[in-house]
Amino acid sequence: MAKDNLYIIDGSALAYRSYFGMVKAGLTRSDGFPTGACYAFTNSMLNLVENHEPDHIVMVFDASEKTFRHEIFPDYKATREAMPDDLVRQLPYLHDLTRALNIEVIIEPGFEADDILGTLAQKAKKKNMEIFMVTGDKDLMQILDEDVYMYKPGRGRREDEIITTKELKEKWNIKPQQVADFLALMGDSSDNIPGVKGIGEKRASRLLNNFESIEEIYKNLDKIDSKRIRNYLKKGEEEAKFSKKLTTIDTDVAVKLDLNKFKHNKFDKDKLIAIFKELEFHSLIQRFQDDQENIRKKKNYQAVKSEKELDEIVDKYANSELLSFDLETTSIDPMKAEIVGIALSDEKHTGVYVPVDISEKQKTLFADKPQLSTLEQLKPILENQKIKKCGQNLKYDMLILRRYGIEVQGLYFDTIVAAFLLQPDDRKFNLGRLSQKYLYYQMQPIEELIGKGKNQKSMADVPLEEITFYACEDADVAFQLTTILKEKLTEKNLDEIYYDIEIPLIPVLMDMEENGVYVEIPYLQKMSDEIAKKIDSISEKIYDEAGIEFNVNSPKQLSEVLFDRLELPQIRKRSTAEKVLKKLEDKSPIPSLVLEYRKLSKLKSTYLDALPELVNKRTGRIHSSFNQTIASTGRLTSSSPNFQNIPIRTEIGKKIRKAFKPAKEGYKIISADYSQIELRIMAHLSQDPNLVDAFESDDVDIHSRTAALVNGVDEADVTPKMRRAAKVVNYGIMYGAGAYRLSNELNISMQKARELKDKYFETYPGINQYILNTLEKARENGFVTTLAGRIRYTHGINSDNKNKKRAAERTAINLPIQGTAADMIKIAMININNRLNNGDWQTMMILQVHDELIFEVPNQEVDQLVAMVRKEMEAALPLDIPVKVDIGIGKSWYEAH
DNA sequence: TACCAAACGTA
DNA sequence: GTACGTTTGGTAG
Repeated sequence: MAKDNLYIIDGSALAYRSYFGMVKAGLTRSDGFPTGACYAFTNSMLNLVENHEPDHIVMVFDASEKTFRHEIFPDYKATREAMPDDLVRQLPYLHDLTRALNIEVIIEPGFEADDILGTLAQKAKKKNMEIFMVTGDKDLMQILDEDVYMYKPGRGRREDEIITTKELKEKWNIKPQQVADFLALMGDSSDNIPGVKGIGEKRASRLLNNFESIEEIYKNLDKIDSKRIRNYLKKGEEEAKFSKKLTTIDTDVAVKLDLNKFKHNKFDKDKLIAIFKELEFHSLIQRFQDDQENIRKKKNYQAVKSEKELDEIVDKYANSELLSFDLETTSIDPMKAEIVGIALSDEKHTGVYVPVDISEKQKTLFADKPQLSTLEQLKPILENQKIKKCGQNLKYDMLILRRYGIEVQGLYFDTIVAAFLLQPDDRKFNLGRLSQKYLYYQMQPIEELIGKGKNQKSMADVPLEEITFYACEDADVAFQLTTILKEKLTEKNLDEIYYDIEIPLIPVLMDMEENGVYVEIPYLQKMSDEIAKKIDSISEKIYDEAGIEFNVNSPKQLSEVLFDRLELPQIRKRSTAEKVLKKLEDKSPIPSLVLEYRKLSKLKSTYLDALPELVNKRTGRIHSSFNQTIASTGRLTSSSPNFQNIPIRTEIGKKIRKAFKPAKEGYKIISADYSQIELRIMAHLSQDPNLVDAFESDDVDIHSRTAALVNGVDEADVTPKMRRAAKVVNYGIMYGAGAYRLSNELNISMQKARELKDKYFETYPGINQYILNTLEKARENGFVTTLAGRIRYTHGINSDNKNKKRAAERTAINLPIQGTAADMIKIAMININNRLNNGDWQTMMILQVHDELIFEVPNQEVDQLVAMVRKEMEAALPLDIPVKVDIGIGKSWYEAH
């Protein structure tokens, strides 16, 4: 019969390994609590237990107190750094996790894990067991024996390693009982064990082969041939004998080998899951929760296959209180996508899939009435205000339905928007992740349906059976998420920003996206041709100067030309960034030419050539996407194309804006932008008397005012240079800039920059106070908020890492300002859009650029619109100081701005 | 094919 | 110093 085995694990060593292995990943809980060590530790233990199925298992930890080795040698392990704080905080969890795995935890004050481990191993030897010491500590090799092994779990790509007496012999050519002598002779820098100077691995091994032990060596010193080694040994005698005391494992610790307690039983699943939930280990929760297959079997997903069935579900959902829906379509572009089918769910684990486009593969289902429009039948439900609607990213689905003549009513809950508000710093909010995170349920990946890459199929080609499960799962999961996320929003006081701002904003964004923007393509093409010529002539000049043709767009090739061929000085490594090239301008004509080249080719490729490609064939306009769930501060972002970075700073770039004009004669472009909104918000938040006072007066130039106050001169005497500096400081402070940045930006010394900053805070003492208050809140609560109650977590604000801490501080300072501005314009957009839709307007709102709204307006509505927009924007989110809106009217965006 | 860094456009 | 998106070249798979 095979022997029973016993695994004794050095928990402290595993904790360290787990910690350092994960430190780079920076895994934390959503409140910033570090969890990397817990995660790696758990996975290691699960692997160990599942791969080896131990009969008995126990884990030992170092106690935090000093050990007997410190008593005899105060410098023992003195070179070791203290355990990192982030690991110390995780230790209690590691103990709990181990216990939840049903593994006994042993901590014995005064002894190291090694000694306990050694003692247990020795005792177990007598029980005729197979013993595995799970540790990497070489000291413990002295315990090795016929049935005693050392087991080093592999790290990364390294294989697991089992060390037996054989491996010990091969490695150092010594026996286990010589390990303490061996280590004592050669010393161990990691434990700060002195050893004998001059004796290393090779010599120690040879000596012990000849003399068995340190004691024997010293009895027989005269038998050693080499005079040098003899001298080393003589000199190091005290250290040798002393070191041996440190390297000898104490196998006499008062610890009981209680095999009953060590017997390995099943994990305590409930306890494990509870800890995993606390640590937010979603994938692990899933692994232990219910079998995923079991959950899938619970699902009741049905496809509608006949007119009768369709009638039935129409009746059923007409009584739903909350209905989740999800479209399956042929494109991710809502202005182009065709509907393939729609899934509905109003109850956990259920769903109905209704095929819409009756394609080849599906037409048999409605063989009786192939022309039947299933969407028509669903329209009354979708348009019923009383049936509350939920789903994931409904802006997309609703936009498509609108194209099919269905105006969804009763929009109530969008899971993607809710998840974003809960944790705006998260990168991805796709349904699969939300399901994993909040439901601990692994959805079927879409790749299993349509593949990926170039061989990706269209949804329209997926067999009904498969698409039914996939589509219903989407609707079902969104339904379940609604319940959970709804509660979490309330818990975090996010109801107001969610139900009053973000949800009502969805139809506004739909309108804007649907409206799109008219862009005069021939104009852009003409400009593109002209710029192409310029680019050609510049690159010719560059090749001439360089004496070689190369790809100017390639920073790598460019740096070869600049730094190898021309041997220009390398300012920041081999960087070719604008700043670096500026500094090299007087050394060669190439840097200026490259800068000009880059500007022009960026303009050409990003705008002049890209925009024409994006014109929708059906509408003749460009429909950008306005994303609500990307920017952590609550700003919108715009993509395909990004309409929020159309050039304005350079004249040539600005000309692109001439192409943005009304589609028809008799219209104008109107731009309405908040004047210095972020500074005003800072004034409101800080209540700084001087800043408030400045904004109270109607026609203030805040940068001039700042310059006057900081420099102690009249506003009339402020020079352009002074104003420029004041502007840099005004903005810099809002972003949390330090003196270093100011000195760089303004080309002044650090000393001067510091003085400038001090002067600024003297002028506006309330701002400094605002910063201090905000940081204190951030440190205490772990998050900061905007005026409308949006939150952002401030991870890292208490970090030991200074860079991390400062970065967290800057985002904390900025969020209430940038985020409140975002709240404000969103409210304005909602109110303006309501007016436009409820009144008799032809005007279209077409763009938002953070603090600016753009409209396409028939001439006869211009005056009314200007008044309405100004009023709504200024009143959207009242501050203690006036909010001012500047309005421009013109034939194009160029003229209106 | 998928992803990253560098560069550069905006508020 | 905050917040983004797109293009490009280069590399890893």
